[in-house]
Amino acid sequence: MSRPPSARKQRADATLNRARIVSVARTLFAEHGSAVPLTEIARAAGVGVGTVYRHFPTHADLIEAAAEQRFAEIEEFARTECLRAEPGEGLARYLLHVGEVLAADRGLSAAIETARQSAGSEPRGESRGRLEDVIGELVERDLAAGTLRDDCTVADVYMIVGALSATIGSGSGDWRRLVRIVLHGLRPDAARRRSDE
Amino acid sequence: MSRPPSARKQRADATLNRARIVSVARTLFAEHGSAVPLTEIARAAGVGVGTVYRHFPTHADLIEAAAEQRFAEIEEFARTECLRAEPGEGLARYLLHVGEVLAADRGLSAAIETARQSAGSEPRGESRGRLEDVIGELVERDLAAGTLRDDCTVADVYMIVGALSATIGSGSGDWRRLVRIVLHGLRPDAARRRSDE
DNA sequence: ACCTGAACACCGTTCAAGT
DNA sequence: ACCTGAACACCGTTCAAGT
Repeated sequence: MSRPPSARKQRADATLNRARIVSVARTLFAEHGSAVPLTEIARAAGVGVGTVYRHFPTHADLIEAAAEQRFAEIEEFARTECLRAEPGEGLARYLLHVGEVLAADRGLSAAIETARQSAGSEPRGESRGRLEDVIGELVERDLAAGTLRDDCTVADVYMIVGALSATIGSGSGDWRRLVRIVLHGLRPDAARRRSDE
Repeated sequence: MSRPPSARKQRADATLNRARIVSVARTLFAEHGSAVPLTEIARAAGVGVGTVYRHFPTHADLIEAAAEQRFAEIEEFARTECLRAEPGEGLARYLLHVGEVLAADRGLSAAIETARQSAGSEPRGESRGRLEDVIGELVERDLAAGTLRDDCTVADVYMIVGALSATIGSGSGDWRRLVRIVLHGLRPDAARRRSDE
């Protein structure tokens, strides 16, 4: 489902190995963070190191692949829970949920950070693109409900998620409080409600 | 000035070497981030690797020592510029200034992150303690001026600086905008002005 | 076409020998 | 008391040999 058409003719063992590597990486990253030695992943997956490199040339590729599923899950949540929530509550629900997921999966923070690096240039995983669309809808919905200041953008949400990820990763501080503060900061200011250029 | 009384009898060359190492580390960290090989620092300082380890047993110790001066500078700024600013503008000035410094010194983010790790347990550098005091005054002053919600605390400021540090370090996103959003989020909400609890 | 794992490079850390 | 740098350990990455 994920393979581009040009690379269709894969050998059966190759496909299986790839799946095994991703599966193992997902577990180990979630538990110990994304700094797990590649050798360990290879051993746990029952393949040689070279095989890991063949499928995932750079470290970031593997991290990305391991995170794909989480992003798909988050997208699903955003569609079913956030887009159908009380008008104006979508973003709040979204940020709190992302926080929960980040807190439960230490490897995901790394995926978010490496995604940052290649911002705009690479096509990235496919879940990512769809997720971006949903976030766009989310923002527009809350804008219409009047709970967001009118200059709020998808880029803001990405920046905030990055900040949130770092806060959770560092383990200190009450990240839920940060979410509350930021959400409050994104509300329209009663004072400048109608002027605005 | 920084040495504890018990370790007074240091040999002249040891003191000099220590100073050289810190000086070199400061430059290299600022330029390339804190991931610079220790071998390179040793070479640039004109000492053997063993000497670096003798003075700074852990990597975090060196990062901390290199950052000390910056923290002192930030403290100075906080005292002269923020504590004497327009009432209610102290924290805003502080966060913007810290952002500038972080943007100009790539190594400082690492110092802030490692400071996080050992939060509460270790005595840390001396500038750190004094800085914490100033931030406390800053918060109280803005609270009195009515520009901060009454549950705002020094811990909030630390969490925010951490988030800011990560955002700047990742290089993507408009960190000044994040500061603006957060500051807005820390303003007292007109609606819940007196009830509370 | 794909896999394996030994080989190489690099960096962190220690420690015996030197002053 | 302190310094040096070779030695060891560990991990990332490549590539010749195998199926």
